[in-house]
Amino acid sequence: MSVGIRHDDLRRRNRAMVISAVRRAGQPSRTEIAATTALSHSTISAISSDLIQEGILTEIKASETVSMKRGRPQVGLSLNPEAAAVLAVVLSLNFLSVAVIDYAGQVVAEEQRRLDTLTMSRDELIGECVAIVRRRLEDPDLDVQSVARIALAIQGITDSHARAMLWSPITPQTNIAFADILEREFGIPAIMENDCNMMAVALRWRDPDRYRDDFIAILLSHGIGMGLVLKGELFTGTHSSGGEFGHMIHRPGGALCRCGRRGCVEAYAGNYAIWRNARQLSENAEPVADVSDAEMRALAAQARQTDGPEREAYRKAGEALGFGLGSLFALIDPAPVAMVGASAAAFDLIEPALREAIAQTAGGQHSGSISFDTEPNELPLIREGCAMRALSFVDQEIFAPGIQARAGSVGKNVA
Amino acid sequence: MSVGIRHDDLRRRNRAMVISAVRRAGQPSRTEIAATTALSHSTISAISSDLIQEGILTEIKASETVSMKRGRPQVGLSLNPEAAAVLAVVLSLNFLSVAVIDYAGQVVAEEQRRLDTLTMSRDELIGECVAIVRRRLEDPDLDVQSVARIALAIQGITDSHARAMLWSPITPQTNIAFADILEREFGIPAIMENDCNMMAVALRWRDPDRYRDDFIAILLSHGIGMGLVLKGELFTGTHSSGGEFGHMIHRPGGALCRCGRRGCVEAYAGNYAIWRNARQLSENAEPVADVSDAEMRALAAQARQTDGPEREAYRKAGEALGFGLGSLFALIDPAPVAMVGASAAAFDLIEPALREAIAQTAGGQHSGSISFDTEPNELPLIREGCAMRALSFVDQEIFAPGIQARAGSVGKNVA
DNA sequence: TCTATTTTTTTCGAGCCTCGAAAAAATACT
DNA sequence: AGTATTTTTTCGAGGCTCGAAAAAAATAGA
Repeated sequence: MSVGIRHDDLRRRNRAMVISAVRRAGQPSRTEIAATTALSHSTISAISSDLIQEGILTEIKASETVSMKRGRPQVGLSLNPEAAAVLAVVLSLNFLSVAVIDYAGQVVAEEQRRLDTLTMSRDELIGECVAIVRRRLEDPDLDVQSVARIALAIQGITDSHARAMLWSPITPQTNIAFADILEREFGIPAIMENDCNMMAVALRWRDPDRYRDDFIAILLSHGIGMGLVLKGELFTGTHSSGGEFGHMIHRPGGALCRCGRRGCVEAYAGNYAIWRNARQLSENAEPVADVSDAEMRALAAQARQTDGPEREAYRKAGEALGFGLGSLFALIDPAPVAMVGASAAAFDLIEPALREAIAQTAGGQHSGSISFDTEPNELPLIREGCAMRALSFVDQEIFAPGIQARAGSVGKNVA
Repeated sequence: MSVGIRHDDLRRRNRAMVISAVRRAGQPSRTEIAATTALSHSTISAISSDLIQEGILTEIKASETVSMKRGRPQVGLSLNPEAAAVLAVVLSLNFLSVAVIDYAGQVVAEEQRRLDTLTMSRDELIGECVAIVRRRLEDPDLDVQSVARIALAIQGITDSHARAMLWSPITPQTNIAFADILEREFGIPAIMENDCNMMAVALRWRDPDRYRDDFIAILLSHGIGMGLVLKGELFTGTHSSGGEFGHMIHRPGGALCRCGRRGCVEAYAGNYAIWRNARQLSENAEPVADVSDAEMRALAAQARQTDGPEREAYRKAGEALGFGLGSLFALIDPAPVAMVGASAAAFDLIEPALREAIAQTAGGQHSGSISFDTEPNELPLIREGCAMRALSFVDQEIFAPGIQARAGSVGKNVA
């Protein structure tokens, strides 16, 4: 049951408000913050002076701003990059990357590695993740003290508490509690997130005008993933990261899916499915482990050139995605969609059949208003989402409570 | 963007907390409220004495409780039934009902009417609703002053702001802003809700142990509806009431649905679909307008007796519901399900195929833990949900802000 | 150059709110 | 009747936000 609001919560919440206003706006003045938060100028003044004293915010040099206006010039506030740092780790098929991001959101260091995730043992997989994090933390340029959070995104299903990977297509291993492992290893709070959810988080930061309260990010890749934001909140399942759009049923008893079941959307629209149909193999043919981006590009080129099995394969993919989206729209109503991933570059081949299918569904009522955007490069998006998630945690959970709340009641405000 | 918390919000929220604790617990003592809200005894004491003085809560006579314990006996607090009243109006196929409910949740008056909703004009439909409400409000036994809210539930799609019916199977009319109409007519705040959503709200109140944070209520009736609670919140679409489970696509291009499209779950599992399949009509046959409960019972009886087309019809219904639920579970993960409505009495015929279908889907991973409950009578549930929704509004929007906030700053607390 | 004007930011006192401790109240036990 | 126990109220302290006024810092104009 929800809990009453205590008096100290008030300050904490309003501090969080101010911090997130600065994170969103970049360099807002105190007056602007007062306007967006609807708090009084006095309150904003008090809170921001605390935050500056604690080294969380900094004032922008007056000389850097040209006012052009009469009156006392506004002083911009910005996040102090040195206030903290976070690590964003992204684990996907045969690929592991880590980035160190400062409190202002800038990447200050990164490292990438190719792995053979499909054949690695459980311990090897964990070992690689731990090792890549350790190497970053041991970087002499980095003040390890300030690393406040590690966020790890993985292609696959995670649990709803953001602690563990439950299942993933990139490895036969299951139930790896990456968050707990990293936390134990380094003593830094860690979370484990689903890659598509992080894409959605990133899209919201990148283009808040288009991706605000309700939108869908679909990853078109070897498999099909989805990140969903509803009413401004990231949607997750009751037990897991949820939103397994790729495993909604398109045709009961239909094509064989990588997950072992039949008729999933992914079994028609995943790269392996497009490849399988383009090669005119049986729907029962075992899904191949990987199709290279180059090969997919060749398929798409061929499909654009002649009306052969390649074009039909993309048509089937569009149909599956369309009926899947139609069913999804029946539940949540239509919302803007971002198509992300290499196959988003072939969206021209997918879109006609997709729209035709949607038009045959309940969601198709507003099919005119449904708009698609494409973004072929998922990796930067996932990393960005990870970073923002970790930074938001630092904002809300570490800096918003304030020194006194964090340290118990060791000392009052610095005089 | 979210707004900062002001000082007066604090009291409002904590008052709301206390009121809802009393509504949930029935007759909690101040000590119990302090425990569930995590507020201090002093705060609870102050707030509850205000609420009693304002006539929102009442103390229970000490003589009515047997303490058996040492120490000062607890004094139970309860909602004052006379603090307010609400109207719950339910409009379904050929049927209109209204109930007057006091602030403590007891039905104090009701009226029901048979109508021919399918053939009525727009004005007739509106007129009947207005008239039935007017008759209740003109009841001399009722203190009209105290009617604080009207909640109207309809079988069909409503908009996400709870103002209007957008589309309904019970009438050819569309876009009727019932909430605005009633509000204008009687000067009482009104809301328009989806019937299945109200079922879900009611289930949560009836059995909070089973239906707490995540669950699904499915209406098996002429059509198929769903109410969904996720993370303790009623799920709605981005534009409409959403959750149109019945119009998720079961088989692309499949059986003709009442909505005019093809392959919807409802086109296999709605009463008209079961009837159509049992009569061995074509899947393209126009859905009949209504099948009587008696006729459905006869079909079910026949299906139980011999393995003929009737049994096959129920099997197909189960399969459609199963694959639909499977797709839903792919998105939200499994959750307890309540099957509501007359056809829930035939769930024994539906369940085997349903479970078999779910097992073939991504949601089937935990298929053992998926449990179904049946409740054949939807009407009381819908009315109960309506009433609770209206009462919650009174709690949160009228009583929580308090007299001074409501009346501007006309007077301070009564001395 | 100096003064008036404008806008931003800080300061200060007032008014609430919650909290903890202690007191008061109301019952059962001995 | 007196004591122990539990619930509820009272009271002062400490925080927080707010509005008004003051201070600060620039531009515009004379």
